[in-house]
Amino acid sequence: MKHWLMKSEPSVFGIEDLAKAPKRTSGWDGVRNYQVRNMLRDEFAAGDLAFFYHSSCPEPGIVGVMEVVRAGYPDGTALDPKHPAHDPAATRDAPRWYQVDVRLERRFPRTITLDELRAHERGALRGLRVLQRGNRLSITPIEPAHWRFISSLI
DNA sequence: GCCAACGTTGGC
DNA sequence: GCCAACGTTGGC
Repeated sequence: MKHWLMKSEPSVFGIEDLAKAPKRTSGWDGVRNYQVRNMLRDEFAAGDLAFFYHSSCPEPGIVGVMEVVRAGYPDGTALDPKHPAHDPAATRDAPRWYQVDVRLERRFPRTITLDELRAHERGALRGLRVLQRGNRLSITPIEPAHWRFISSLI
């Protein structure tokens, strides 16, 4: 079982939206970065756990835990001409982009802020991708020790 | 709104 | 294959 950190802008899709979704489950779609695409397509498995991270907002940080309930499959938004993430180069036979489905497992009573994570940058959270300069991936793998430590902050 | 740090595109 | 121009991400 792998662990992940998945970023989303709450003004677009936040943890509240996931909490309100049927069965607290939603597709994680719209990813248009090849490195992240490869993770979604090849590495995600049902049963994996992921932190939900709010980005580009007043209080960036981790707000809850999700379980992956469906491994990678073609991202339908790429085929939808009306969708903002539509990709004219994607076809049903050559989908190009992938998504997974996630279910909200736990909503934290507070945000584990980026500042709080950064306070352990040179200690328990050394090497955490989301703290590294220039990291622009919307999904990153999390080492089990980092996962445990971050979980213990709540 | 600014800007650093990327990734992508396309001409050559 | 190189690389300049452009677009995007995301914290501040």
